[in-house]
Amino acid sequence: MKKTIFVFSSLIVALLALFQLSKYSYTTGDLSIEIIIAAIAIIFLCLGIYLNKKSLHKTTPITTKVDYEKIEKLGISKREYEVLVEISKGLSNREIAEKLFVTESTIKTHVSNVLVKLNSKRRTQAIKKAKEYHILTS
Amino acid sequence: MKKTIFVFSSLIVALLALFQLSKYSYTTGDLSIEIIIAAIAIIFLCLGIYLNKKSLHKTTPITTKVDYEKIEKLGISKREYEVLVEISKGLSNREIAEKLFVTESTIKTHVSNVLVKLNSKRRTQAIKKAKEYHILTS
DNA sequence: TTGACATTCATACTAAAGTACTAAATCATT
DNA sequence: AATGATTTAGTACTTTAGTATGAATGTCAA
Repeated sequence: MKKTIFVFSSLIVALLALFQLSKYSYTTGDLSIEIIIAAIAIIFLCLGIYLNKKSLHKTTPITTKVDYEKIEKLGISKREYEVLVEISKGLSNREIAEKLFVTESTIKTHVSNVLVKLNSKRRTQAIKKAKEYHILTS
Repeated sequence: MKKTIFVFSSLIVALLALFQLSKYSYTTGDLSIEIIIAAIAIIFLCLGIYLNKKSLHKTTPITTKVDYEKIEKLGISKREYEVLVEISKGLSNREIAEKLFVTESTIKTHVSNVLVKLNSKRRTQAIKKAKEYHILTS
């Protein structure tokens, strides 16, 4: 909000400056009106893009970020989270084991722990809940 | 892409028209330069907002809609899709069976068919692929 | 250094998921 | 009325997932 006010203020100043410049050039003929108009057009085009980007980011976050605090709150460890990520990619326990260079048995342990911590009965349910908690990017 | 070209073209025309108008007013003094500049500023502000909204919608659709054509393309039937939706909600075969008032055996058949059609080995992989295909809302 | 966790792995088991068929009833379409 | 696709359901089987339990190792802070 502070930034928006700042941007607006500085643009009003810039606009006034251009008005003065246009008046000055009107009398002296140093700068052509076309150039001034073009400059104003470009400035306001950029302003429109900037303002729109701001508002869109606020209403609908485009890049859904991972809520790491929530992961901690749920007591999910670093390794358990790694496993959860691989689960959401559709990998089997064996495939995850190969990817993380551990045995399938270890993965099973991690998966069981994750299921308890996400209060889920199945890995599919865990995926769904993890996305609801913003632990996984959908 | 066609729309973008059209919008750009029409705006270049509008810009040229304004240029001519500014020249006209310069000689006759009917319209003040300030008003013309203000008009240009407003037009390009709106243009910036419009273009940005367009581009953002294209790169990252805010309301992810279901691509029903893709479902057809993949040969997934109505019932199979229903099962797929329930899978993504984290339900087990038995739970899906109860929800859809059929036997678990039937659900297994549907699941198997969906897995083949989505070229997946597991239901978790099917969920991932379905979301990539915009068949399921993430 | 002792305790609390995290990570690893194992065994043994149960439950669920998935495959590969077969087959019958339904339903829309030509 | 015949055809093809859908939906349903079954059996028998293999594979994967998940539980329960115990135990070894490593880490890190109190």
